[in-house]
Amino acid sequence: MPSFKPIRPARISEEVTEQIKRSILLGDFKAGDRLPPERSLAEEFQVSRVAIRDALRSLETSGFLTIRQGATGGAFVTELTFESLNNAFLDLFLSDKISLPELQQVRLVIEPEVAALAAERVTEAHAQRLKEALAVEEEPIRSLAQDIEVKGAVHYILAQMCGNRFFEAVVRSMLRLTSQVVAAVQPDPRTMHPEGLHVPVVQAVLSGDRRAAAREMKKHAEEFGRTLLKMEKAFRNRRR
Amino acid sequence: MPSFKPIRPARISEEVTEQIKRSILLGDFKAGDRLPPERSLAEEFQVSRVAIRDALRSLETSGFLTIRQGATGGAFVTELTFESLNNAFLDLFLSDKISLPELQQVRLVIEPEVAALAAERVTEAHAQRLKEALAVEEEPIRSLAQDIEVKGAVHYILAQMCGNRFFEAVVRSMLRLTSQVVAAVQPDPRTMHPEGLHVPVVQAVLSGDRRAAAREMKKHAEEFGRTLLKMEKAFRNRRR
DNA sequence: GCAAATTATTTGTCAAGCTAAAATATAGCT
DNA sequence: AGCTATATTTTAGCTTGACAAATAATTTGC
Repeated sequence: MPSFKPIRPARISEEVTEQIKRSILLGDFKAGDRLPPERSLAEEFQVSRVAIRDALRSLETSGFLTIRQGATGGAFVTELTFESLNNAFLDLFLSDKISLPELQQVRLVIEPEVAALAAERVTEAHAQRLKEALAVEEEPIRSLAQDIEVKGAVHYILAQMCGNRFFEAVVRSMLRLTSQVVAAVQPDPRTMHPEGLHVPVVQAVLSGDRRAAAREMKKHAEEFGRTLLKMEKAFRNRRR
Repeated sequence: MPSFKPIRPARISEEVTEQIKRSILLGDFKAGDRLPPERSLAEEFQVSRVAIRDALRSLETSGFLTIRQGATGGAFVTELTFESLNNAFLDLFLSDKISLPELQQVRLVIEPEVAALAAERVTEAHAQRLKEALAVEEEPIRSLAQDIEVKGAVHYILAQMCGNRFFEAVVRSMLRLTSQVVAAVQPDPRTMHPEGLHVPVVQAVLSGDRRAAAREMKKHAEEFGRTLLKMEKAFRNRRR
């Protein structure tokens, strides 16, 4: 019985890509390590530099490598981050493959759970950060961009607290998308800034009551969702 | 006041990438359209073919293009799919950036909601597919690979039914990850095959009762989660 | 009319060299 | 000695020009 291998990697560069990728996943190269220079790799793989470059470029766009020019440059293995997930997300949204209502549906399920988990794992340091974030929200608004950032902070901190990196990634992606929509639509700051927006949520989380935290976050998410959905049409029509 | 543009795209190829990407997102090229051949692009952008190729390769790995060789070949714009999300996911898992317990936590939140949504949107055609899937589950097991596929079917159908493409994508990603774990660990088929595994879930969904659907799915997910977590250690130690 | 051979078009790959970036070593000056 | 400018080294980025390979359309031969 033969092995029936090839089929897909008709391209040499893909074969190279997969070998390097496997090598990284198996731990032959760890985060921070530098791959041999292109020319050495070309020699080792017995292919041209172009094929190597294609492979490295591909691995760079999927987040496994960062490539730097210069004397101490080269292809460095990077700790894989959720950035690629994030980007995939943003692209899908920009191509209308995910809609704001769908996103809102997701948020409504995930954010309360995140708040609940955060309530279970709150520490003194976390509490401090949350209180600071609330304090900053009370300061006068300087610019829309800054306002967006400030408003996201609580969600961001809770996501970090929840201890689930997937949830954290999703929340971050959604924050980024939301920012983009808000920044594009440029709404009246006051509709975006009810006083004490996040106070009940934070209080519930700090009390350590997971049910209360989930309840308050759900309320908040529903409210903000209504605001956001109003912006959708404006956003879709904009198209710079 | 100057515009302060460049900063990031130090590379020509990235500049090309971004221009083409923007062009696609703005709808200048629609799914199915073919970009001009590399040589024409090179002329138009006034750069070499290699720079163009680097850009096209990058866009291919992020899922915007598929490139085919030959007379009617070229770089074709593709409808962006959730495949890239899927891949990002798998990579994160393989690099230990997401753990099985975390995944299980996510599943426990998402799958019940998916079932609930499915219950609200069930149609005759859906009902038919679900019943077929249940029937297939009752047939004798032929191979592990096939068993995995059969067991995933119900989840897959529900995900399609739920009408939220993000949820669908997440469920699909998790199915794929689960398959990989199960396939690697090669557990005893009988532990994987309690009779009528999905019957209560499907019944609840078909009854149109969203609360019942969510409840049954949660029960099922918790049960399967226990099985899966038992496999985790075996999976992490395997490392082919 | 059909099959085989040819041609055209396009990406894939190669080779060799030059440019640009970035760190390091060296030289020259005060 | 200490600083600054210059040169060197190492690396990826880019260019050019050529050929290979895949694929479809066209022509040729029968």
